[in-house]
Amino acid sequence: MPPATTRSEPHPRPRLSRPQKVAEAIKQWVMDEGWQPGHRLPSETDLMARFGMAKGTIREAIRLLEAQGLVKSRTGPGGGVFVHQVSEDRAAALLGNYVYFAHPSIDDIYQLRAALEPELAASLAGKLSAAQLAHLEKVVAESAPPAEMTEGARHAASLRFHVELSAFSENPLLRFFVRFLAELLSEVTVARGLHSDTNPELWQSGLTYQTRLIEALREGQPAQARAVMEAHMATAQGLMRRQEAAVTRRFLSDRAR
Amino acid sequence: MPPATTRSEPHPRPRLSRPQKVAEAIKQWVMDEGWQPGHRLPSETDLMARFGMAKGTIREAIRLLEAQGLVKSRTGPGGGVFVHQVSEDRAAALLGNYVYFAHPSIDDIYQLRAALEPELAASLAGKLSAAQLAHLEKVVAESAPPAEMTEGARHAASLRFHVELSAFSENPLLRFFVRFLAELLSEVTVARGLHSDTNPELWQSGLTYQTRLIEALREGQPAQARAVMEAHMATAQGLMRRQEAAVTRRFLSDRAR
DNA sequence: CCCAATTTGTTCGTATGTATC
DNA sequence: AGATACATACGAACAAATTGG
Repeated sequence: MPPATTRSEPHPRPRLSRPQKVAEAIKQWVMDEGWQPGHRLPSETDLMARFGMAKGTIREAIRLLEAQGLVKSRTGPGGGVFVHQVSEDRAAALLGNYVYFAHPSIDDIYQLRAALEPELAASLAGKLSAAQLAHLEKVVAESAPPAEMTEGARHAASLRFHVELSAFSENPLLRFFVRFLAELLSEVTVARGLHSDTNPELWQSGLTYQTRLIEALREGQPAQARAVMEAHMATAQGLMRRQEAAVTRRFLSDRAR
Repeated sequence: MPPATTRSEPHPRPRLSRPQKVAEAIKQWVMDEGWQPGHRLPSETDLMARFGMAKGTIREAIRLLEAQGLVKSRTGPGGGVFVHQVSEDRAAALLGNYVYFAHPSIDDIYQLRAALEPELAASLAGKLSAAQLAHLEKVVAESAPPAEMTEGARHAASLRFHVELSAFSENPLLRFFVRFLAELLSEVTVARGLHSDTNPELWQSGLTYQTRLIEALREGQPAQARAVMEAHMATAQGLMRRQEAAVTRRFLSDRAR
């Protein structure tokens, strides 16, 4: 028989605060009713009555949901609290908080990019419109201007190619992860001032890889596209690998609207 | 010259509420000071004085940070608001909110798993201790008991193998993504009741793959481990592909503490 | 066991800001 | 311009939880 204590739970169950309970209840309520982005929740006054709690408590609950990007408030008549689709930017910022403490190395980031970017490239081969391909070529061209660009600007331009490419994927998860990793890599290198000593080779080789990749995408050759991206990743990873492993990072700034 | 309007910002800048401003300021403060998990922030009273705002406003700001998993509050003497490391679970729950609206298909999830799980397997070959290998074998054994298991239980057990395996990775990002995708897949299949018609073949083949994988890991053969996992993923993806593409999902429940 | 101190948690009343009609 | 309907913010008080004496 169990000991004669009153605790029935092995884990003492964190005992949620009232705002936490209300936030969970509202979240569940939204799911149960199947409310979509744009739907207006009851007013604060209504929520006070429904939950039998004071305004402050209700407001704190709404802040909990707001921080997760799930709701948005507007003042004035016709205003209120509205269900809101969690944006990619918001999700990236929240995930960035986790990464801040996980402090991955440059190599850790490239290990994932090397696995995902080639898959992205292969899956897009033959799927892009002429306009989309032209857009990619424009991005490449813009990253190779006269020469008065700073190293950081070139790096940012190169990053942009990967971000724009990911945006064309039909797979929302692949889109999100590839973009997140590219921007994370950029942040990490900038935060440590590593992009200045990644010699121009990286940037130069990146341009030729990107050009060849666009060609493979246009021709509809998945294997070729995958191979080019794999080589691109391997080259970049090799050039970056000189840097030490442990990384201290900054919070991703909240670029969510 | 720019037009003679007063607006200097192209984007009207969402004008942050006071709690949002305070939350951002505290976040920046923590980063600037380099405060680590466990560090105590000033008391609510102190913060009221510092920011010149009312108690309610300060508390709402703290809720914004709490929802992100960045701080934790305790009452009583020695209590207060403490910097808190964002847990994997919390990060997964927050990312789950994004995925809820992105509603990826089963195929979308497998596309990522097929790219990441083999990389995970390869990177762990020859790196696991005897105890870790034994643990994996135990997990496999527990997922193949008499026969009175329900289909759902078998599915959960199979999932557990992938989660436990990911936990051994030194790469925090790979660890997080692989686990997130495995649990997401499980949620999606359960939510749609798809695991009942994924015939026992899947479960049976999974067992043999897992056994062969453990062997490759023990022998220290990355290529072999990668190949086994690739075949495992391809098989599972093929059996799942019969299901339709679009998927409606639930919020990941907050399993964060 | 109780009591006191400390800190977050919660309530209520009131006033202000903002957007719509 | 004014009335209306909302969220936003303030201030004072009280409640609950935790720690230590």
